[in-house]
Amino acid sequence: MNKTIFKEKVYSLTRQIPEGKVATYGQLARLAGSPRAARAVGVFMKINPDAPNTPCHRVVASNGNLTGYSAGNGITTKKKMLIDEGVKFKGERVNLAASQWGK
DNA sequence: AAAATGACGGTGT
DNA sequence: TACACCGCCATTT
Repeated sequence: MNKTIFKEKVYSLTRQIPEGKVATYGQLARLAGSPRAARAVGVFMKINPDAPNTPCHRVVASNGNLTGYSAGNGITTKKKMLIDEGVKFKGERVNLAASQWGK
């Protein structure tokens, strides 16, 4: 129940991330109501029941490092996809200073 | 009900 | 900057 809204909230927020922008797990967790539930958020992304509707690839770690993603070539594909959307990268990491959502 | 799992975050070295 | 350790939360088995 109460926990369920958190989950839905996370998915909802993920869907609201605009192209060219990325959000961190901790950020989504914070917006969902639990600033420390970044870990749980990661689990939700892994489950990702709404994959085609939930751009989980726009969610990165707080330090901008690309984690997870088990599609295509993994992080490589994810990175490429983000770059294609306009997200700025710094080597293997996202330039959060310029592409973090809501910032 | 308890234990294990995981696509994290922060701090220290 | 890179690596290691601990702490956090929600879900599933």
